[in-house]
Amino acid sequence: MIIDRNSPIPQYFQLQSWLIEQIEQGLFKPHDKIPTEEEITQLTGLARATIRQAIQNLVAMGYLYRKRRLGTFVLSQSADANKNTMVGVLVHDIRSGYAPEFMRGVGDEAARHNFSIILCNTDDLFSRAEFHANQLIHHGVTGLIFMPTAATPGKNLQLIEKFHQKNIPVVLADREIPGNVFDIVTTDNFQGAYDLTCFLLNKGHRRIAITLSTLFSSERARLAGYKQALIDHEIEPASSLQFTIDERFIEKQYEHYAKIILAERKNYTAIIAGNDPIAYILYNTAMEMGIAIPDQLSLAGYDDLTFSSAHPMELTTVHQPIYEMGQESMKLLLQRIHNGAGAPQSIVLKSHLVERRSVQPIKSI
Amino acid sequence: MIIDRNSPIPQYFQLQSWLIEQIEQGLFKPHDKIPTEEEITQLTGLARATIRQAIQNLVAMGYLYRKRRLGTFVLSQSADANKNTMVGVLVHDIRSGYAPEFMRGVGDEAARHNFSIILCNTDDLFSRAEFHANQLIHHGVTGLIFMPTAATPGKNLQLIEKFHQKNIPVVLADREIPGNVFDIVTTDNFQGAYDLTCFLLNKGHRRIAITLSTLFSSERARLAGYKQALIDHEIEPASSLQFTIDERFIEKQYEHYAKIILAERKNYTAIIAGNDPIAYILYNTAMEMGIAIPDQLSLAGYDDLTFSSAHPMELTTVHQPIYEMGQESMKLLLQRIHNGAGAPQSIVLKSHLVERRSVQPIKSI
DNA sequence: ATTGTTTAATTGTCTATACAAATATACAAT
DNA sequence: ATTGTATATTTGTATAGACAATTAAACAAT
Repeated sequence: MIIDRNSPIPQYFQLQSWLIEQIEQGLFKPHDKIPTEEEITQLTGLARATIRQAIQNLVAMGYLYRKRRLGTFVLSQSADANKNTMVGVLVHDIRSGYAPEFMRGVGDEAARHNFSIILCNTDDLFSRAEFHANQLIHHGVTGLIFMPTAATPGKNLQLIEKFHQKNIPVVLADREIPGNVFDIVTTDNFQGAYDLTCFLLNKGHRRIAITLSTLFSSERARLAGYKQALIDHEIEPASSLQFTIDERFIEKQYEHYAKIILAERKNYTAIIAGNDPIAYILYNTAMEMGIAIPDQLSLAGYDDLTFSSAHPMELTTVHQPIYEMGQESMKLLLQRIHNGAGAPQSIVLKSHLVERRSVQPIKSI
Repeated sequence: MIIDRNSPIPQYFQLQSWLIEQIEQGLFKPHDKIPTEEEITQLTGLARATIRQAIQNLVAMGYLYRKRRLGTFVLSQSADANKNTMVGVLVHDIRSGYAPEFMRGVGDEAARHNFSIILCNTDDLFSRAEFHANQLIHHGVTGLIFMPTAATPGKNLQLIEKFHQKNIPVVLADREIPGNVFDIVTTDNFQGAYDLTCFLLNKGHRRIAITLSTLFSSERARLAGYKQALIDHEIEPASSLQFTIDERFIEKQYEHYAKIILAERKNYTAIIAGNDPIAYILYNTAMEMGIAIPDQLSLAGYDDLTFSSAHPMELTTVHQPIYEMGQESMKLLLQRIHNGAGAPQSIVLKSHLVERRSVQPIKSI
């Protein structure tokens, strides 16, 4: 029987559910005519008004359409057409670093599947991220790509939870949330920094400094790779050569810090910058201080931003496959959107060294 | 009387319209309780089922909400909540030139008004733009910010028409569509180039070359400004010093072209690049050819991209208020969304010269 | 102070019935 | 061949009435 008259579930609702089932199981196919109201009356014993209530709900939900004199029909893509093909992308600042390249990767992959992307700048502030999260949910996005903010893990989790509660899949990009496992696409920061450090060691450098921000998992992994490379070459990593900050990167402040770092340059022959923008600040500061790069000091970066290839310094750096990171993030997200949740996946993309001219070998070796 | 029983308009529909009117005129205010079904029965003489039909439609439309035992109430933002707060932004390539800065300006202004932006990369191809246009309309955006593609005016118009047919306002950014008047936000390219050329003239330069692409109105205006400045200084603009291309800007091709341009450098003492990226290509090519800038040749750009301030060349260029262009585009769009169409507005933002060190005065003067 | 019970108001569900409007189809008239 | 007309079918609109479920508020019991 289609209708259980003793059930507490309203009968119109039972009929509705039954009809949806028939459609989704393909028993009523797109453009098929479903039974007329009169026929359903006989099928179920319900009054016509009740049947109409059910049918009209389904029309509103996009399952059915009606034509006078002809009957009621199944809509082509049944409710799937109603499904949004928009995803949100929360980035730090579209202007900074590799964000444009990343967005382009996301955007291209999205377009290939007829999805659109909503761009949100968080300035790495939780409050902004939260604002945009609410907006995105209100817009009915079907997925989110999220670069965690510099806020505490708890706050980032809270934000993700908001989406998960609405069954909206989330893919993290670039940065992890410590102590938690989610779908994530990153580059191999540890290996990249390890390889870069080994490269410097092979060039004869023994006292290698590093400067970066420990705020993000990505840069922390680079620090770890740097240390491991030193240890594997039987060099004890000296904390005096690790110029780390645990704050947000702000250009003006870093210019000041760069002077302090370079003032101690007698203690090292090479320095690794946690990312390319920092490398450029170091370079400019070094120029001001009359330190020649690479003759007096070798400098390496990390990121290989697009304009790094155009810059006359010709920075030796680690190329991150940022476009691919965007693409893969979107691919993973689409998979979640279409196939539902599953065991969290972690995609790690390989980085590779780009040797240019900002590193010189130590001759005494 | 609320209901005209002789009208061919269904009575539930008449009631519906009446209720909407009350709400929109503010007679029923947000969170106000509207009369109960029983009361409306007495008010109108309609059967309760008819009244319910009207009310339930309004609930579906987002005008009302109901609470058992309590009554039916007006929703806070009545149907406005249903209104989408998404706008599309069609840019060339988010990675190139000032696009990130522009998007940020758009995004910040949008966020301030609780709007979100959908980012679309067109690669300056009409087919891509058309694809995204269809997507955006399908998503139900309430506005569009559009940087016209390099396609013919006709095709760009066709695209805009698509939005206008759906009553979706469109604001053009940066580039005009020749022979047509729309809402548009640009920078004063003519004046900027005029000022820049005057600056070079004041430094004693008389033979000033220029290289740019004539594909876009913005660069054509710069060319015009350059010519006018020369004429105003009683110098006949020589076509042999105008190295224009009418193709899309492609870095590799331009590197080749740069060599040809620089081979003729005996004919001029200064050169204006149509935009900063071209200036950097000229700079790098000049370096390769052993031409010292600014000692042997003065170079000026146009755009003042963010990394221009960090680049060691220290390019003298014209700063374009790109962030503001994004902001103003969004402001104008919001005005159209909220107040409807009107006489097309053209907002022209002032550019200003940024003097750095890539231009040297001619000593013989 | 908290918890349970009753009451009344209001919306929610459902039936039975009637006529209106639209429209595909068949057929007739021109 | 086109136009008009009738007909049957189906959804659309509308009514009257009944009972169910929910719940704010008042009241009672502990």
